Amino acid sequence: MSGRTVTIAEVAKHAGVAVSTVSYVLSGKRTISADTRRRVLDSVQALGYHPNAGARALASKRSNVIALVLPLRAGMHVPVLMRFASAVVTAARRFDHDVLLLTADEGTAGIRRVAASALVDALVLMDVELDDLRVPLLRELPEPSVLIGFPAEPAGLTCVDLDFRAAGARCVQHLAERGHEEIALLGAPSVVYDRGTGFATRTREGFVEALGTHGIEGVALPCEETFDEVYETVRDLLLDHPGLSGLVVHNESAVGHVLAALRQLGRRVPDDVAVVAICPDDVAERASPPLTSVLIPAEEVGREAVRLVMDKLEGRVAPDSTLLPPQLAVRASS
Amino acid sequence: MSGRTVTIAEVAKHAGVAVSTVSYVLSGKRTISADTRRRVLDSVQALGYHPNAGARALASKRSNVIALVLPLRAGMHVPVLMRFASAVVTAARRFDHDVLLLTADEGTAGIRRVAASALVDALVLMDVELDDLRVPLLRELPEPSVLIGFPAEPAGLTCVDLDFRAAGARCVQHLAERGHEEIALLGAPSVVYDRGTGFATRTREGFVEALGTHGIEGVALPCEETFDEVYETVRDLLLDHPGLSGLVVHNESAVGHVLAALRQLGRRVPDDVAVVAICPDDVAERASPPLTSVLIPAEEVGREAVRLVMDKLEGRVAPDSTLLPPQLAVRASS
DNA sequence: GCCGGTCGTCGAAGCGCTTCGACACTCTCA
DNA sequence: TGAGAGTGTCGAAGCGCTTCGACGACCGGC
Repeated sequence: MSGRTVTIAEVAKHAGVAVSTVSYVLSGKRTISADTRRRVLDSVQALGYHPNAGARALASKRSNVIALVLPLRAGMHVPVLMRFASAVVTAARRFDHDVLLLTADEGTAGIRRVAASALVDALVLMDVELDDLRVPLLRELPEPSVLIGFPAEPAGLTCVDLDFRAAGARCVQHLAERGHEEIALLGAPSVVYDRGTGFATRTREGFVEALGTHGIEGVALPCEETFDEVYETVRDLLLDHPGLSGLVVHNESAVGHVLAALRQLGRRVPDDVAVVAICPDDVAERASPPLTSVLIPAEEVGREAVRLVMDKLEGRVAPDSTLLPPQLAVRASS
Repeated sequence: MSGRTVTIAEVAKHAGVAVSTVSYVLSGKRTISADTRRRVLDSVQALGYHPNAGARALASKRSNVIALVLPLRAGMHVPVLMRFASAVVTAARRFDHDVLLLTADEGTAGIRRVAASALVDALVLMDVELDDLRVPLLRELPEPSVLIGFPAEPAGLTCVDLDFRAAGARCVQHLAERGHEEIALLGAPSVVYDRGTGFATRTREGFVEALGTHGIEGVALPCEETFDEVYETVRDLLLDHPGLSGLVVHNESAVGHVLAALRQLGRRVPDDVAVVAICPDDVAERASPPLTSVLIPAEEVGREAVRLVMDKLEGRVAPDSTLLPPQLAVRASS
């Protein structure tokens, strides 16, 4: 409320105690009598005291800030990223931390900078590629970090993600159970596979493996994101595979186009072609018809990433790899 | 490179100068001889020195961090937000600042906290509503701030946005010039209008005013975002207005559905119905057919917001209101 | 009644940086 | 030639906080 900024010394004076006592009340690192605690807390309230972040960071060697590194590359599905980001911020606040947003255009220099300057205590990286430039840097950094996604060599790192391999397999299983004998996977744009992005590749692997397990036929194709390209892909797919009756779509931007293309090609969903998507719930629910889907648990992944990074900050050990099991929600499209 | 963290004192010793000299070399706030500067810079390089952010903030009363406040509400178009965010981060780095990401779930308390704790020097707020709870808080905060979007009473604030009123009018002008005499605006979902979000309302106002100017007929409707709802809206619109031949769509999520609905209703674009969108360029280009559009200049707005907030930080005066003029790109849909 | 142990509080020493005033020089120009 | 005006550099005083060691006060056990 006051115009000027309030310091801990003023709180101490107001409460009639030493500065260090105020600090201990606030941090809980030493026992303080109930009476003194009350007086200090009242003074904090009355004066509207907020500890100065810089001073606190300097003295305690903890900034209470974590970095969130977003690459923001082409072909990324942005709404999902945003939900991750939002989940990370919310989860970080639960641990009394704030989130510094870093994008890729500074390259690894940005990561090095915020770490070396003690601006952040730890890092959460999103959209990790199989062969990611940032990974070797992380290994040499003293600050703990957590990756959302998996690089090619995850040993010694801490990675979280949806288990995309299981998700791909789960979709096949679902379609097999429904009696489909020939199916296809429409995946990410080919540029994403070329870049070696893990989640796209792993979904495809799970899909292909499960075909064998269930003894059914199937192909896996990349899928671009404009209507015309999607239309062509779907049309050719149906021409080449007249017996095809099930589709797994792992591409959020394309899924609407796939449905539109099927409509235009005179195929009814799910009567002629069943569709299962791997996408956030709201996208699946908003489609017409609503899609059976494996949801991408952005909130859960974000929360988990923060939990892990906090564990590491506190010196607890974190597992190398955390794979969240896929959840299939059956809706009208299958 | 070294394991431990390097301090300014070590740089000073290495270069054979005083600590303050190193500081002045780095900040440029006093003249330093070319020779000394060289030696210091070499030592900085050799030791891999990065100033400690907390210490710097404490001593200089500047954290070199700005807050970016994202509400992340329902009905927001997320990809656009992300592009704003990314532009803000990039622009901030140009001014040697980092960006702290704040979401709304902490409410105004979060803003108050980061400001009072001197975690940030200034604030950039996105997705401002006509009647925004955060606005009164900003007025009493000593830290400078910039809004992306306009509240109902922008006097004394600094606001940046695309000139949506002009954008709405520009679309009408374009369709009028093409000879269309009855057109419609499909806008944001009704919840967005109900919330009083400025950009939706202002586009509609510009649209309606321009109808009069050009002496043509038109209606403005809200537009939901699922295919089925869009389909119904478009179908009813065409039924109620048989002479309608032009459509302005200001809803990124719905624009694909609008095109699909028109296809399904047997209307060709642009021969039967011309479509003009207000959306980011990539969405317009990716549609089928590619859409004539007024682009939403996310990068430019983000950059401008940062420029303004830096002006205010440096004590320069910033204009209350910055409206970026709309740019119409003519493509195949009109 | 004395000793060792908590418990609650205090004072002071930093954390690593910026910035102010001072000081030794070196130029000017009267 | 000496006052005055820069230059370039230094030392030291904080910035607001955390944390360490110290120290009374009070406790129970012998």
